[in-house]
Order: sequence, then C-alpha cells, then structure tokens
Amino acid sequence: MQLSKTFDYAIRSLVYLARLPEGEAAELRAISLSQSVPMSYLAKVMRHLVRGGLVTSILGRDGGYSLRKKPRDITLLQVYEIMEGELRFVECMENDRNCSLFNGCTQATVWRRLRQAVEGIFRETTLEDLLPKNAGESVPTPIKESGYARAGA
Amino acid sequence: MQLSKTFDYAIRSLVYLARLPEGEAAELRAISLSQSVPMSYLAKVMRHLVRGGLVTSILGRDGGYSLRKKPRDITLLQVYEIMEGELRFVECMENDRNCSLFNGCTQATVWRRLRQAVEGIFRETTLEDLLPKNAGESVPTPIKESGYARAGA
DNA sequence: CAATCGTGGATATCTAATGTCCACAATTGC
DNA sequence: GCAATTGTGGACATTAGATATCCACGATTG
Repeated sequence: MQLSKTFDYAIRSLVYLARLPEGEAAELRAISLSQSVPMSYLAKVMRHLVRGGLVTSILGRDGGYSLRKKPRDITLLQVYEIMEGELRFVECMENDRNCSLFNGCTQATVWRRLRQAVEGIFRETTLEDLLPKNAGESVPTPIKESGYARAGA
Repeated sequence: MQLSKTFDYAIRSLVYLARLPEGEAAELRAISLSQSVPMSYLAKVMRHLVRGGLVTSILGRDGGYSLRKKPRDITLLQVYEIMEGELRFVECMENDRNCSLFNGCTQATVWRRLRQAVEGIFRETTLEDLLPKNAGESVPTPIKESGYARAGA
C-alpha cells in the first residue's frame, strides 16, 4: 500500500517546474538538489515525464526541462500512469487468468471500489493543487545537500 | 500501490474460516490447499491473525483454526493493521523527521485524503461482505493442487 | 508414548524498487 | 571546428522487502 518514491519524485519535480517563471527551464542538477534526489536517478524519472508528454527537454548547453502544459491540466492520475502504468491493487485485478481460484473472488468488488476511490482522487488533483499557497515565494532550496548532484552525467 | 499477497492470503483464509459450520475448526493444510498458498507461509500468516485476536488456534491432534468473532465484526481495516501495521502511503506520512524538505509538502494533503478514502472503505467492509451470496454452497476446493500443502511442518 | 497439530524463529530466495555508470547525441559559445 | 555543457539510452549494481522454506519444539489427544 505504499506509493513508490519514483512517483513522489516525479510529482515533486513537476511541482518544481510549475513554480518556475513562465517559459523558463530548470537543469537536472537544480531539481536534484532541491529535492535531494540522486541526479542519475532523477534523470531516469525525467525521461519518463518527457516521453509521457508532460515535460519538454532542451538539449545542449543551457538546456533543461520545462512543463508542457499548464499545472491545472496535469493530473496526478496522468503522472501515475506515466510512471507506474495502470492503477491496480492486486495482480489479478483485470485478468482472471492469474487466479485459478473460483470462489467467485468476492474480494474483487472491494478492490474495484478501492481503485475507483483512489483513481477519483488522482484524477481530480492537479499540479495546481500542489502549488504552495503563499504566492511570492521563490523556489525552495534543500536544507543540506548531502552528496547529491555532484559530478557525473 | 500494490496490496501484498500476505494481506490477500489473510483475507482469503478468514473468509474460508467464516464459511465453516458454526464452531468448527479448519487445519492449516485444508486452508492451504483451498487457497493454493504454501503451507509453511500460511502458518506465519495465521500466527499473525491469532496474535491479532481474530482467530483462535487449537493445538495438538484435531487442532486447527477458527474465527474468534462474527464475520460482520471483522473489518478489513483490522486485518490490514494486523498484517501490515498502520495504513500509510508514503514514508513521511506522519513524522516530518524523514522529510528534510520544507516546501510545506503540499502533497501531504493528497496523501491524507487518499488514506481517509481507503481507510473508510476498509473500515466499512467486513468479512460478511466477502462471503459468497449463494447460501447453500460448501467450502470451495482448488482447481489444481500443484504441489502445495505436501509433507512438511 | 506416538501420532498429529500449531509455534517460533532462523534462514533462504525472489523480485521490484532504487540507484549508479558510461558512452553518446545535441546544442551553444568561442 | 573545438570544447564545454546538457540531456539520452541502456546496461548494470545495490538494496530492501515480500515471499517462501526449514527445523526443532511444545501442546494435545487417544
């Protein structure tokens, strides 16, 4: 019942990008530092987001990442599906192939209800909802940068 | 976002017990067979349920397990907490110690809403809800018993 | 006392998440 | 063109947790 760090990283990175001034891009290093996420791992996360169409990447010098949509047009459900695939609580959720037990699987109803609930929340929550309220704040910095985002890629 | 097999095993075993005639107990082997769960692993699951107070165990010959409460008095939330501990979606859910980022963690709200939703469903769903509707049915048997519950403990 | 159960805990295996690395392609400034 | 910078791609390593196995033991019954 845990959400993966990867998913959390993705959201935090997106929020970071959403807080940038219009049209500006952020480097991997900056995001990594601000979120205390290993740079090489974050790189992988960002690639997902790029392929998923939520983020644009700019190559070469002065490159970086920037949002491709308005914060309010990015839902957590989109992010989840890009990072983790379809929302599912048990192996057998859709395909009865896996489950050789034919107790009519009375659990299925519960799992389905669970998914609907979670999916609903994810669908209704956009990046905008995750932006800090106090407007005139600048991008946050990490408390201690214990070894993240050093030399490397 | 996956539920553990262990949790699923626990529920299925409880449902199995709930379907027994009043006051009857079931052996580990029988449960294991019916659910296609390795016996030695199921033993561990059952111990949790015993310690958690949902199930009584009878030692010695003709021993086995039986429910300690009525099916409608056992909620999925109880089962979950016994098997997995407190419901939680991210590490930092309660204690801010883990999280050295002070972006005010706007996600926290979402995680909390998520938990409330799931917790609600778990709290409202009892074992009774998981019993097959068609009354006069006997305890199910597995389709194929491919190697489970053989010799061993 | 012998057969049958569950108990307890150490240990092993497996799998997915997480993290690391390096060669490469794109872009920009000189 | 060249060097520096930035993201890309994929192979690989590590870790952690879930899952599974084992065995010596205690309880119970006939």
